[in-house]
Amino acid sequence: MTTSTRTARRGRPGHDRADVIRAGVELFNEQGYDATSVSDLTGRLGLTKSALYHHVESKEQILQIALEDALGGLEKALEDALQQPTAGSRLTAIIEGAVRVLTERQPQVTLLLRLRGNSEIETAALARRRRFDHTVTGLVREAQSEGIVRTDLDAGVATRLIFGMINSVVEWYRPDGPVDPDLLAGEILAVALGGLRPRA
Amino acid sequence: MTTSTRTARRGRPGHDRADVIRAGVELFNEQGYDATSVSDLTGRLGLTKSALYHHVESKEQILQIALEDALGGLEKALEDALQQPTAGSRLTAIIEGAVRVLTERQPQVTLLLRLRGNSEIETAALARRRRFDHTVTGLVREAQSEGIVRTDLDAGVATRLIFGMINSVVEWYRPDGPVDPDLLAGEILAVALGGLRPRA
DNA sequence: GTCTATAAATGGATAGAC
DNA sequence: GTCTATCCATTTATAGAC
Repeated sequence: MTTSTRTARRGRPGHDRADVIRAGVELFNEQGYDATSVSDLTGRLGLTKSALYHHVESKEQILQIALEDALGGLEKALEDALQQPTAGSRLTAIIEGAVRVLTERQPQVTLLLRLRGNSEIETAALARRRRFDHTVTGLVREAQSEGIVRTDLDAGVATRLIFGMINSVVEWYRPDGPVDPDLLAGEILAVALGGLRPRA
Repeated sequence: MTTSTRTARRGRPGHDRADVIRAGVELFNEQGYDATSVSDLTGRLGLTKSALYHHVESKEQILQIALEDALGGLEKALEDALQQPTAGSRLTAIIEGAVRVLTERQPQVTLLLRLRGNSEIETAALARRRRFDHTVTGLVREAQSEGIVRTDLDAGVATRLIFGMINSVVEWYRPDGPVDPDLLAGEILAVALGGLRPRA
């Protein structure tokens, strides 16, 4: 998925970088990045700190790689959505696309959404996220001027509410759970555009 | 608001417990609870660690007091909503009530929503929050069976989506910002029930 | 690829004087 | 109510052997 050599080392006991990153992201999501020590991580993996530092340069590098994965996915989804011909289809595409990225890369996106900006890496990621949000707000504003979205609501507020709904998915969605991701994308689109009230 | 003696000590330079808690909650929200050291907090307040520990027993006590404030407010709002006579008015009341608590106690609720369960205090607060969510899900299910809410959606998923939208308010709402809290409650209710699409 | 051992700094918290 | 000084556990990270 990320960069490591994809030769499945059968029978070999050793870990590789991908293992470390996977476990790290998992643990960061369970406990929070700052509450997770490198010892916690080595404990889960069953190796020592020195062995871990043989695979990654720092604890923060694990975060950085995950954030790149999350932001890359979201930016790609936005790029694709912008190819759509109409304001309505662009809006629909970015909502569906964002839900898809959120479910497919749930652990990485979760980290992104919980950032506080406590380091240069975090502030850089937050800046990219703001750029994404800003472009999406443009799509919503565009949809408003075409009469597709209600205008009694500021475009920024509308975007934040919709993405509040979308982003909250990372807090409860589980890939092996009962909720189908494709179905979920449709449900979120329906609730975002039509609300909870039954169709008239 | 919390417990401290409310005699405004004019002219006196010293801090009191309320100051410490206010500054602590503020800093926890900026940096995250775990990323915030007691030194960070004393630095902001302009006193030493010993002086700070004269006002509070521990770093975690600050968190605990804030969480009690947040949960108390939400539970009170739910209790009030349950007094309403119809399923529709109960659902409306808890949505409006939750938005009101979120805007009035934004810092405290923000802490609650970011908990990971890293201590007994955190897991206890998360249990209370789950109890709240569960009761609200009951209200949504009730509204579904009365035809007020669409039934092509699991009640749990619907609740999570709506509260995802509501809860996201803590991430951007500022009491001194341009968004009026009462207006916001109405907008969220309108989008939650009717969606982004303009009224037909 | 993993280990033992350790460095150097920072974490939360306390003792006791003023 | 605040201070200086300090304790001790834990933190991220490194050196160097196997």
